[in-house]
Amino acid sequence: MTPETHNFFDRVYDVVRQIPFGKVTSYGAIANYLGAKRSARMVGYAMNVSHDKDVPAHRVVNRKGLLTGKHHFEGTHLMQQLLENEGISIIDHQIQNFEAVFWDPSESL
DNA sequence: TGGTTGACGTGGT
DNA sequence: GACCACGCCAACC
Repeated sequence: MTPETHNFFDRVYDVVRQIPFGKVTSYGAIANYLGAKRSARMVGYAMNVSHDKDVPAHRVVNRKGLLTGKHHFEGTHLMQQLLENEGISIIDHQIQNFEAVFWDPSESL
């Protein structure tokens, strides 16, 4: 059923799954790649439903490199631990050297 | 059917 | 440089 063009959400999931190991991206970057950069909030909303999907939502942060969505994860610091497990340094919910680990789908895809 | 929401982003103060 | 206010736009109730 051509899941790529089905829902905006599925498209977001597809992009998030393509995020390389040890890299992160922002909601706006994903939305921008989908041609709906004005709908960055929708990307975050999609993550909220990504529970049933195999989507590494922990690799998606806001433009500031802040783990804003960590509160929605199961554990308190699960999101941070997952990122640290990939070699990303996080201090006070903020990704250190954010530009170095930032992955822009618009430039990589 | 319509109004509120929200894991955001940008711009202005 | 930090804080505040507005805008967007699809999903949810």
